[in-house]
Parts: sequence; C-alpha cells; structure tokens
Amino acid sequence: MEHESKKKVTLKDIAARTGLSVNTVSRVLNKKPYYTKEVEEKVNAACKELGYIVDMNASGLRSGSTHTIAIIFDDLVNPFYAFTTDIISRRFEEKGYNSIMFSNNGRTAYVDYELMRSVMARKPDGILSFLEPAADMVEFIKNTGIPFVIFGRDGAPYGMSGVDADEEYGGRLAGEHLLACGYKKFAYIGSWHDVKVCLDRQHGFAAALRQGGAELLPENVFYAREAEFSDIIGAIAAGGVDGIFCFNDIIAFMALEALGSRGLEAGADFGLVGYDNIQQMMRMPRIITTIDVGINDFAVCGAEQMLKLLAGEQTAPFRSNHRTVLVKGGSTR
Amino acid sequence: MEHESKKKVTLKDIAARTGLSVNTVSRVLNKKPYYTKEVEEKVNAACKELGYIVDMNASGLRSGSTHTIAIIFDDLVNPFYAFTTDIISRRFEEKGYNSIMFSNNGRTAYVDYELMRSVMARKPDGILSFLEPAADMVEFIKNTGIPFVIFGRDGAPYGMSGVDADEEYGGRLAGEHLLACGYKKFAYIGSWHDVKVCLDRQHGFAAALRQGGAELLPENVFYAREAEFSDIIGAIAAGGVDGIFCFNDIIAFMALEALGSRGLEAGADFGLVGYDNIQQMMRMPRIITTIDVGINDFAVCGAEQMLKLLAGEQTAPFRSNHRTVLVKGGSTR
DNA sequence: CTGAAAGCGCTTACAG
DNA sequence: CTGAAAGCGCTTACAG
Repeated sequence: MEHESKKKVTLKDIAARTGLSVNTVSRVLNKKPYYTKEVEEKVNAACKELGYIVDMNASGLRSGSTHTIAIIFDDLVNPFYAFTTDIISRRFEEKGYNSIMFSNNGRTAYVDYELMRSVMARKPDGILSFLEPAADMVEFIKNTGIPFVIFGRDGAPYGMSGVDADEEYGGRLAGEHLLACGYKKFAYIGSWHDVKVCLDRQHGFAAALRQGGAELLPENVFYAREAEFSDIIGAIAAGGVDGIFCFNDIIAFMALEALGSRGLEAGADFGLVGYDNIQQMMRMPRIITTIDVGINDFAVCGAEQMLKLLAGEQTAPFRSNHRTVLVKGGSTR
Repeated sequence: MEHESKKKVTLKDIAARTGLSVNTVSRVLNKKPYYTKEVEEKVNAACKELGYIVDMNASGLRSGSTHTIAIIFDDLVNPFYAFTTDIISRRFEEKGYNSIMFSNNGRTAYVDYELMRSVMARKPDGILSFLEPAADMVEFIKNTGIPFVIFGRDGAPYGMSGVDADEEYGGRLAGEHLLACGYKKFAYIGSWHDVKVCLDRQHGFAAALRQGGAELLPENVFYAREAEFSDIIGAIAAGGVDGIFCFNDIIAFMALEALGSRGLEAGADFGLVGYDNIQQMMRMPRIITTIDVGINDFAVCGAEQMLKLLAGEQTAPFRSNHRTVLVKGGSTR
C-alpha cells in the first residue's frame, strides 16, 4: 500500500461538513451579501479544519477573472528587468494577482503571435509587457479586450497605455556630460537598430553632440546584439573614439572590460556612460557614470497603471513619462 | 455602440465549423489516437481560420494537469536568483510549462503556510523553491503529492529533492585564499543566522581558518539582514579585521563601498571575498574576489530535476551536488 | 437569507 | 474511427 496523499478538499466537502449548500459556502468565502454571522463562523471553521484552498483555475473559468497578470520580458539577466519585475509582481501580489512569466526567448524584440498565443491560453486579467507589440499584433491585442500596459516604452503610438521615461533626454544628458568632460570623438553602442528606446537614446545623444559642435558619425554607431562585441571594440579603438555612450550598463561594463584589457584607462583615455544605474541596485561602488530613471517610482507607476485599468478606474490609454538624471561614476573624468 | 471585442473562440465553434463533435476536435488537437488525415486537416484549418486558442485553465481543471510550475523565491533583486530563474523558466517553457512566480515578500526565509496556500490555489504541476520549507510545512508539502524541488539547498534533510552546491567547501576556499593572501584577523558577514546555506559557508570558512592556525571569533560574525549595516562595518573597522568573507556579492559590494568610504583600500588594507560571481553575469570587470558555482549548469540541473519528476522518470528524492571554485578579483591581494 | 440548477471550456471514460 | 454524456470545482443567475 502506498502512503495515501491527502485528498483534495473542495467546496462540496465544506458544504457536507457544515450542512449548507455549496452555493452558500461560496458566498461566504467571497463575502457576497447575505449570510448570518452564525453561517459565516461555521463555514470558516470547517475550512480551517479541513484545510480548504480555493481552486483559482475553476473559479476563473466560471467567473471570467483569473486574478493572473502576464508579465512579458526579454530576459531577467539584465537587473533592470529583474528589479522592476520584482517590484511590480510584489505590488500585484498585494492586490491578489499572481504573475505568470513569459519571454520571447530572444526570438525577436517584439511581442509576436506565437507569444500572444501562450499568453492568451492562460486567460490573464491583464498583460504588462516590457516589449512592444509587433506591428501586426496591435489590433489583435486590442481585440482581446485585456488591459495591456507597455512598460518602459511610450504606448501612445499604439494607442495603448504605457509608462516610459524620456529616453531622448537621457541620451542628451550623456552627450552633454561627455562633452563637458572634454572628450572629442564619440560612439554609441546600442542594442538593436530597430528598437525605439535604443534609437531615442541615440538621437538624444547625437543632438546634444551637435549642439556642442561635435558629431556622432554613422560609422561610430554600433548595435551589440547584431555584431560581435570584439569587432565593435576593435572599431572603436582603431577609430580613436574617446567618448562612448552605451544603451545600458551591461553593455557599458562589457566595453569597460574590453577596453581595459587593451590597456586603456577609463576616465583618462576614454569616457564611458551607461544607462540604468544597475550598480545602485547591486549596492556596488560607482564604477561607471550612468543614467538613472528612478527605478522604484518607475516600476510602481507601471504596476499602478495596470491596477487602475483592472479596477476600471482608467479606460483611455494613459501615459506616464519620467525624467532621468545622470549619476557620475568612475568611468568619466 | 461600443466597439465589440472579438468573441472568444471555443472548441464548440471549431466543432460547429467542421461539423465534427467537440470530442473529436479535442482529440485531434491533443494528438490522441485515432482520427483520419482528413479530419485532422479540417480541424487545423478551422482553428487557424477562427484563431482558436486553448483555455489552459479549463483544460487543467478537467485533466488535472495545469502545465504550470510555481517558482518560489526571496527576491529577484539578487542577480543570482534572477539569473537562475531566467534559465529555469526558459527550460520549462520549452517543455510546455509556464512559470508562475511566488515570493514570501521578505516575511520569512522559509516557505510557510500562507505562501503554500497561494501556491496550491494555482494547482501547479510542480513547485521549484529557492526557499526551504518551514519545519511544520514539510509534511504538508509531501501530502500534496506535487513534485517539489529545493533549489540551492540540500533536500535530503527534508526527504525532498534538491540541487545544491557544496557550501562548506565554498567557505573553505574563501578562508584558504584569505589566509594565503596573508590577512590576519577575520570576519564573516552572513545574511540570516538561521539559514543553513549561510551557516554552511560560515562553518567552512571557520574550519579553513582553524586549519591555518587562525580563528573566526564569535564577535566577528555578523548577519546583514538582522543588523544595521553601518554598525557591522563600524565593528569590523574598529576590531582591526582585515580578512572578510561575505555570504554573497551584494553584501560584499556593500562592504567594499562602506570600507572604501572610510578611506580603506581593498586588497591592501583589507581582503574581501564574496559569493556567486554576479559580476560575471553582469559582464563586469572582476572587482571582487568571489566564489563561483557555475550558475548555468546549476540552474539547468534544477530545471532537469523538476522535469524528470514531472515525467515520472525520477521518483525518489534526488540530490545533485555541485563544486564551487574561487575566482580571483581586485578585492584581495 | 439559502438552495437547486446551469454553465464556464475543456478532457475523460464509455458506447457505438 | 467518432460522438453523446458526464464531470473537473467553482460562480452565476434564478427561485424560494
């Protein structure tokens, strides 16, 4: 004989134990009007005694609300995603929503049909995405009728809700700082050539340089996810570049490491600005100069926007735009 | 008139469109024997045309398998968790399982009843936990009959499956290295005084020191989650400690920063060893000396163990034990 | 205030 | 090889 595993306790069991109907038990547990104190106590006692735990799948099937939110991201390797996901999912949990994770597994930088299929199969109450929808998915997503929040990107172009930061402004800060430090020849290392955030930072950077009488030459614009990193560094070193702006801190760290191993000294031989200030999240010393969005407020804002949509308090697409600041570190003089 | 949102497409719709029964449609979609090529094509065509997407909640309710795995962690702020969660959830996704996230929200360092309640409400097929079960939850968890894998901790004491690293050995490596560097007075900064991993590292560290003729004095053992960090650093600086081993890299970074701002130089004035090698994950320069588990293998092993349990290939509790290595960085001489 | 019935969208026996 | 019925565990109308 096997050791028997505890039988699942259902509403039926609670009904049997209390002598009430399944219906009444359900009403008490969901705090729907009307029941007597006496009934309430009986139900709660039986639930405790038998160890009743609701089946959210069953409840969601009938009620249409699964109390689940899908969170879509690229990866958790970048602390920026991990940190915001942490804050956001915690906030959701407080409000009774569980988070289910989806990633595009690096297939594309967008939410495509394949990804939406697996998301929809879970019937989430809401979808919070770090990725923009693919062009042909915008209508599909709207037709689902499920609240969709684009986090970290402006939703307006899609007619969707979004929480974004002023990326151009961030790029501008980087450019102004590198100029002020006295660097002369500039490069940008982005992630993907077709991701809006990446381009916005690039454009802000280029604009600041232009305003300062300098220039971001096309041959000094690179995309780390589309080329060998050693080739990028090779080109930068060969080109005599001394002012480098990177799309994010991970790329900046990689550049710092690669240039360092070529005998170049950060600050002195070249200046480097990253983005996200992940060293603050890790409680690290300020190794690099970087742009900081104020990640806590940023993440909380994304969570709140979702919760408002779920509560029906907000219906029209809503935009929240955040301002960034530059945080000086050891990678610029 | 509101813009109508696309009506949900169910098996019934596919049945109606094809003239087949719901049953047959389901059988084709689940690739159960027996149906003709003709029927198969008709069903697939109708699904594509109408945009059918299965409802996993409904399917899970009936079949008993939700294709969901619960992942329980402390937080995603520590890149060690984020990184492993990323790898593990990707592997699950490949095998058709979605991951649903749970955290104890810093309440305790253990899986308690409150947490298990919300987990069980989702009827996951498996549970992978970075946290150990609270003592009074071990029987409860076993009784659920749901595969449970403890990640990063030895499951054996609980009679559960687990993937762990040799933590004592890691602590020993730190001790040997700090001794070899010539440091004389030692301290350990842990996380919690009652978490096994934390104590294992401490004991390994103390053992190595003893073997080398040195000592880890009780007054030089601290727990970062249980005290003000500035007090810890104050005590270390006042006590003339010059060899510090930290439970993880985040704590090590904090110590590096705090000691640095007191004018002390890492390597020269004091040696510091962390744990996890998160700087490699971030592609950072090797700022600190740290212990590396080989996070990729480690994470993959956790995912595989879960998948084996789910496939019924593995039934008895299974332990996988990993060996760590020390990676020299700038924080020791 | 409480209960009996129907139904959410599937899959699982069971019949043919 | 295909279909009609029952049921997973809930919640939602509806009746009393």
